Parts: sequence; C-alpha cells; structure tokens
Amino acid sequence: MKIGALAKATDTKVETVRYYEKIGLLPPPARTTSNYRDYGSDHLARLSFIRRARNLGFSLKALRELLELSDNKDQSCDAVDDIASRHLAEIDQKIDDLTTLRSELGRVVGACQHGTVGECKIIETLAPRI
Amino acid sequence: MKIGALAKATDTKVETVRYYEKIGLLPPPARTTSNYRDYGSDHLARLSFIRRARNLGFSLKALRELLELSDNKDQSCDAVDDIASRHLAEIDQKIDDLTTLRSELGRVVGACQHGTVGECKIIETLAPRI
DNA sequence: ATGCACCCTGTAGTAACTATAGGGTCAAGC
DNA sequence: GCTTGACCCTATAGTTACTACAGGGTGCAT
Repeated sequence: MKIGALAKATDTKVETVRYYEKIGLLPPPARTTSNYRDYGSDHLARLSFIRRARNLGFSLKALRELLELSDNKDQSCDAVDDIASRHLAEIDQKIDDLTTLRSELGRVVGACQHGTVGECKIIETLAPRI
Repeated sequence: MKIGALAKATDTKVETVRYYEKIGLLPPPARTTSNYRDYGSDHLARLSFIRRARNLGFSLKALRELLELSDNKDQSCDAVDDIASRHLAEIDQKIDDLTTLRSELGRVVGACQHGTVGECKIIETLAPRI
C-alpha cells in the first residue's frame, strides 16, 4: 500500500508518516519502480501501535522504549509496566493542574460584568498586585 | 533594576525575559553605560501580567491580544471576556481528553500480569486492532 | 589583581510535527 | 493522446515557547 492509504488507515498525516521514518520510528519500506513507498502489513501494525500509544499520551521517547521492549519478547513486563505507570502519574498530575487552573479561570471569567476594560475583573486579576 | 533582579521578581528566567523583548512582548528598556538592561516599575508590572497570564495557560498570541486590550481602558470588556471564555472551553476539552485517556491507561496498567512482554497486556492493548 | 557573579549578543537546539517549494507519476475523461 | 487532478517524491523552513550554549564584557570584593 502507498503512503496515503497507510496514513488514512492509521489516521495519520502523510508528512507525519515520513517524519516517523526519518526519526527511525518506522522502518523504511520497499519502493516501487517509480520510487513510491510501498508498505506491508508489518508497517501497518507498527504504525497502528505507534498511533495508539501516541493517543494514550506516550512521548516518542517512551514509545521508542516500548517498541524496543516489544521487539524483544522475552523481557520482563515490569519495565513496560514501569513506563506506563510513570505515564499514568504524569497524566494525573496534568489533570490536577488543569482542574486547578480551570477553577481559577472560571472564577475570573464569571466575574466579568461586561463593562469597560478599565473596570474589567479579568484584566484586574492579571494585573500585578502591588 | 537589572535583568537578573527583574527575572527573580517575576519568577522568570533571564533568557526568557530577553526572549519576550525579542518577540516584542516586553518593550526594550533603557541601558546603563555598560549596556546593561535597566528596568523600571512599568516593566515589572508588564512582565508580572505576562507571567500571570502564562500561568493561567494563555498562549503568547492570546496574551498579545489581552495586553493590547488592557491598554485601551475605555472600550468594552467583551473582547477580553471572549478570549478568556474561549480559553476556558479549551481547558475543559483538555480535561475531558485527559480523563478518558487516564481511564484507558489505568485499565492497561492494571492488566499487566507481570509476566514477560510476550504476554503483556500493555503491548496487547496497544497492538493494532485487526 | 584575581576570582566570581553577573551582564551582553548571536545562534542553535528542544518536541513533534506541519507547511511549503519545486518537482515527478498515474489513471480517468474528453 | 492529451490534459486534469490526485497522488507521490525530496529538502528545507516554520511552528510554540522557550532553553542552552559560545564567546565575550563588567563590577565588586578579597
């Protein structure tokens, strides 16, 4: 299959597929006589894996670790579990941060009386407290 | 005050202060005879505003709009409210996404039986759906 | 006078793509 | 059989919001 089909099948942009190849995340495929990339099911599987992991919020760095682990099937699951757990903690932190931020910003937005900028509570909140 | 003092007072890195000047967010200050940047209270106020807005997650683009709006005190506050409200909606979306993501990843981590990678539920979960 | 903390400019690097320029290929329709 | 349009190629630069040098100058204390 050509790059456009692979991209579509994995909900990825064509440029991103080429980018993954460039940074060594996706192995270079065979080429047709007209120099088009020609992907097989192994590429589809690997890119699916990459995309799903990305959607789960894994960084490319963590993903590289995971792919390496998955390439050596006889290694312990603990390492994989460790990566995922670390990531889970990160997500919890992000949710916490955003929730705090949301309540703060929500309070600010709620305070807006729709007057002039001079009396705007939003600007006031942002302005330095001296 | 010199750049180091300003940076400390606003919890910013020195390089970031110079960066804000470079992209036109912070006006260039006066210089001492030895060419050191010499900041006054107006700069301190503006940088405080910038930092507070950044901490609330506003992008530099949104920040630029907010700064422009805050300079014209007698116009309507609605534009300010609009920027903040849009930002709030973005945050809500992010929290939603992260919450979904968290439950998925939590399930994945919980499924790990601490065997080998070959049987690891994490890898299975991320493997392509056929 | 020498060490150290601070300041300067300019450039390059970071993550993870995205976009653009400037071209080549292929199948369908007239 | 020729054009149109969708697709493909490489290479490079842009994005966001900084951060990190390299290679130098300044100012104060010991």
